[in-house]
Amino acid sequence: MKSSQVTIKDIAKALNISASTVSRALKDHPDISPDTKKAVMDLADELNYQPNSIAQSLRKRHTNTIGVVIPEIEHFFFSAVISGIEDVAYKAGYNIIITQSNESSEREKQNLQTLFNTRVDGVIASVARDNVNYNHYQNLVDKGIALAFFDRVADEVDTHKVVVDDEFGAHEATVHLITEGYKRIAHLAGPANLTISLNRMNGYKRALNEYGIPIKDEHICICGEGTFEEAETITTQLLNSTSPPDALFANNDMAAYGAMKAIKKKGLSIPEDVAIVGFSNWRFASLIEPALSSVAQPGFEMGQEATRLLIAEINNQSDTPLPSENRILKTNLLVRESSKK
Amino acid sequence: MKSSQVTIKDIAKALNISASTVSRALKDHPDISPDTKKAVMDLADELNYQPNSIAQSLRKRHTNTIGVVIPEIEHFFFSAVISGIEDVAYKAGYNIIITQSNESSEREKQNLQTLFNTRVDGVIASVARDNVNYNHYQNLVDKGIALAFFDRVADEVDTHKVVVDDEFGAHEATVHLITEGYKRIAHLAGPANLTISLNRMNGYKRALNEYGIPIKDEHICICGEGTFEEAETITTQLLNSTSPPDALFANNDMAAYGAMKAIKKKGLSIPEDVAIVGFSNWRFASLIEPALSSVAQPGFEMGQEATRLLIAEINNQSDTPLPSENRILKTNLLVRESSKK
DNA sequence: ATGTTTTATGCAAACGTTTGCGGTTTCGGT
DNA sequence: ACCGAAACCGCAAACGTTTGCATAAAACAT
Repeated sequence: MKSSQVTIKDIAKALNISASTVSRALKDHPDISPDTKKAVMDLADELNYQPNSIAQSLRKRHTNTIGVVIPEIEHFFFSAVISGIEDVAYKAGYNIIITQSNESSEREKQNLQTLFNTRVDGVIASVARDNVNYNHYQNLVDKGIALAFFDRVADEVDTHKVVVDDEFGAHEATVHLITEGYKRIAHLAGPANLTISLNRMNGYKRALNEYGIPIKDEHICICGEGTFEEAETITTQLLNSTSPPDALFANNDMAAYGAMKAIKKKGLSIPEDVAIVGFSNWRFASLIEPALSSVAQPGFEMGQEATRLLIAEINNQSDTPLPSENRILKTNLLVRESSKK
Repeated sequence: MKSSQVTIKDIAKALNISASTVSRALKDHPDISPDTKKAVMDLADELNYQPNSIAQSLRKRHTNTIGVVIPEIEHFFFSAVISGIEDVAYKAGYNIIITQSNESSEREKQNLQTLFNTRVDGVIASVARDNVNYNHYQNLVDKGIALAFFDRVADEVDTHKVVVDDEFGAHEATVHLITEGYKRIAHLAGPANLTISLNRMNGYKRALNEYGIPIKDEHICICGEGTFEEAETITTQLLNSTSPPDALFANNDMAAYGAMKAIKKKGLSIPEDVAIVGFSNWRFASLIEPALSSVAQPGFEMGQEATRLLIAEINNQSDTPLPSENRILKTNLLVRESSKK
């Protein structure tokens, strides 16, 4: 970058006034006379003056920037969240800088570091899968920068959180299967160290309990990787077992998809022989055949809400943080062909 | 943010030396004695000193930040690109700040504006659909900031570009249909003002020409919106016309999906009665039934390559820009069930 | 001893803004 | 004429770094 970018000083010099006057004129400060105001305004956009945000940030001690750290960008749910973040951030005049952890807590740590270095006003995060402690997040709030978690939260750090009511969604999905008449409902669970997996499993269990259906351990299978191949082989085993299920509630849609493949390969039909409900309502859920029932998570809204919370905290002038909000967004069960008898 | 963040001055004061010495010590400058070096290093990480990137940026006149403007984050292809960008940017020590235009050139303009204001070192962009001119991009390079386009490029601005070989991909897809034995191949085209749409159409036409198949105007239908509903109704019309096609090449997978719906509704089977090939290889393409053949675009790689080009330009010290690179990435035809007889 | 180089450090300006405070000038009121 | 208050503007410091230059002390060479 060679080209000289025009500064306040240039305008000042050209008009033979001081930089302070230019600065004030530019922001319509009452101390400045209409004449000089007009003069600098005119010159400013003749020269196409653009304020240097870096200098402003340094001086004003805030950057109007919020940092985002997520496990992986390339994932529909997260990109929906980002979009929601961008939406309210943009309207509030904030920039967002994105980092991804690739599910590594080490990388996450570094990201937090550089975000701090660039002095973001706040960060919005969803934690990596392999975290064992959350000191790096705690450090951040200790240094006085605002923090909001979404979806995958760190329970132990006291800050704003917005999650979806996984337990509720799982419960609703399971109840739906029960009331459709299915009796032997299995669960393809997610990795056990993630709160969301547990919550979904709990919702599943609660529903069974409420309807007096015994919970069978062999009907709860953990799909740790999250690939559909994994779910497919697990489902195949399940179908070949001594107590094959007549319905499946999956921890996510990819697992559900794998299960569907297994079911079809075995020559069974969906939903007549085996029904299935997924979780997250990925883009493809409505497109496959039969269309997959799924519990929709409001990703976009989550991003919005997290950002609103964060910005409120950023705007909080007092030196005690706002009381931590814990927003729980409702899921939305979308019943499609895969689960109605 | 109340908490005082430790600065170089704090360290200087504590050690009774000057800020300049601290600064130099921190970066292992040879002028500084080992003793004082050790002293400041020790104190620095005892106090957990973190350099203020804002101040550094202001002083060094670059931010180590690259701006990204894309039509919409919430789209598999773009999120793949972002991921690629993040990948090489991270390794090169750059932050990325993301903006989305939502396909509005007005918003795009604003985004460019704020990116310039935050003095990003360069921007990577894919243009919005409704652009009529690209002055805002030209202004950017005139101001001396590096620019690289990907996928949807502005031909008239002379800068680095990385695109996929749409013409090639479309040609390959069409040839594939021809060699499978299909004779009456229609094309669901994209909006005419986008170069990529034209290139794909041209590839389609070239293939027909090469095989001596006449090009029929009524077999080229523009799907401007990009929704599958649109493609569905258009395909229905096509199938009911006097010269119904026996194969379709669609400008993108969503259109292809709509076409598939139309075909099925009419009671025809895929690929026996009508074959279909899409473009972009969206996530769902392999999951629907029949699995949709599609021309895969290397999104991640595009992001990587664009970023490499951009960083090279940023590092270019001379005041004449590097010669504009024009990288053309090959597509990859994925033949699935929807198109093999 | 003197002169010369080396080593280690500090001064101060600069990056582009913002802002408290003080200083002129102008003007209306008496 | 004089006073007080507006009205308008500039000085300078500050935000946290970096860096050219000067300088002081120490080491070395004569």
